[in-house]
Amino acid sequence: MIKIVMIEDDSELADILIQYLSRFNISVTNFEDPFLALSAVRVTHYDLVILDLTLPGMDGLEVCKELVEKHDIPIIISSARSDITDKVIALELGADDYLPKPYDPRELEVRIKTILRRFNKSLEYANKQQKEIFMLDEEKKEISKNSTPINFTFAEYQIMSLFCKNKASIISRYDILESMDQESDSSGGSIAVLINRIRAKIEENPKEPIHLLTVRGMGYKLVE
Amino acid sequence: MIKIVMIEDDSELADILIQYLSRFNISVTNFEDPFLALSAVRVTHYDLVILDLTLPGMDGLEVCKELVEKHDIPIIISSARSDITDKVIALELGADDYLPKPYDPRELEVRIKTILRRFNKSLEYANKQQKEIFMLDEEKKEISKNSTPINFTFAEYQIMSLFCKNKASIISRYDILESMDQESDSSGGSIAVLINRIRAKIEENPKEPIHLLTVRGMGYKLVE
DNA sequence: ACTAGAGTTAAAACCTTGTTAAAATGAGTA
DNA sequence: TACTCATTTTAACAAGGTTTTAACTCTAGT
Repeated sequence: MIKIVMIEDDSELADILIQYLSRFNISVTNFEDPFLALSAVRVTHYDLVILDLTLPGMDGLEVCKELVEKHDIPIIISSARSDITDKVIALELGADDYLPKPYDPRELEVRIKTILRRFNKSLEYANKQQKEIFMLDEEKKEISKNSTPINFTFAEYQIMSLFCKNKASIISRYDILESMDQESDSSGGSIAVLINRIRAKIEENPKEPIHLLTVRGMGYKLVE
Repeated sequence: MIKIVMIEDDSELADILIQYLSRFNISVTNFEDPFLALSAVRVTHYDLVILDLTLPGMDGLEVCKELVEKHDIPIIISSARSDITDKVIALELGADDYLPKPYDPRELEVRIKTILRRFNKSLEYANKQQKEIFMLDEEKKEISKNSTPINFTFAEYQIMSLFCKNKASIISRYDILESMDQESDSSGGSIAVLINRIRAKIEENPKEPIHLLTVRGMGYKLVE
């Protein structure tokens, strides 16, 4: 079910469109007053706005601006004015489409779907990116948690990068020593100290780690 | 720079559009042959396709279908046919916009930007966050912080410009010496002094730098 | 000769990291 | 459950290294 807000003072036209769109499982709520519409958008989630530019009380472009600034919601402008400058202004302001009246409801319907298709795709993409909690940037020699970089010392960085490259697999203290290729360090105790210090940096509550877990008798593993 | 493929057999129109769009830092490559266009898209990255529906040799809608299926690239249909069923079909097929000919190039330009804005939403958003604090003007040999120029001495300027060109990446003392190409200076200690003096100029609190950070054992990096 | 910029030096401040030892934890067993 | 033993965590420390900073020198331009 697609939920849409419409801001249109011609209630006859509004009714026709609501009727028509309801056939395609699109529910439309119309507001004749743009202020009411804005507060509705603030409170409830809507998928899209259909905005008439010639409104009573408030310039339609102002509404558009407000929506773009405060909300990340697609906007279709529906306007009686069809000259090019209006179009340009509205689209540059952040509207997603501009339909000059009169238009065929079928066109409105298909343009709604087109815009939402694109909108959801980019959301999906944005979400996909955010999956990884720990990210290793070998160029910058930087590891970030939830895309904020964490200050590791060099030894810590070496260990963490090993974990990042082998997420969720168990790495023994010995493997860690190996990977650090420094001849230094003999006892394994010092690894524990490093692990401890890393935990202090990446865990909310270092006493009960949820990311850098110890596997008794085997080593450690990083999970996200 | 926005890179666009155009598929348009009216080469006169194509030229006009290419001309016009180039003014806005949009580079357009036109193909009269849709097959050539498709293989170009396969090989090179383009940001958007402008597709004429009335093509020789292949139905424009077929091209559209192919693009939608094989590539995740925004498509603007440009067509002499302006009846509603064509629009509906094209948009339902996966096109992002439909411009009936003749149209004002300004409308094309602004619709390109509108679609790319939505398409890149996540990217753009990420970029918006980090407005550039430090800006290097190589013409004027001037570096400004938050658009107020800072007085650097020549040596300081050289170092800062290196950092500005490589934001967020680590630069070693050695690299800095290299970049200054002066045979002078042997010990690395003097770099530290310069860094120190730069910090005095750009940091709120030079004792706790937040922009020009030292990466122990590696060098320094500039972050914004 | 004076000044501002740039390099040098050395002490001080600071950070990193391995070491140790004690405390805490976990697993197995009676 | 209570006990023991091995493993792991944690805090504190010391050694070593790196970085900062201030004071000094040198140079070039005015």
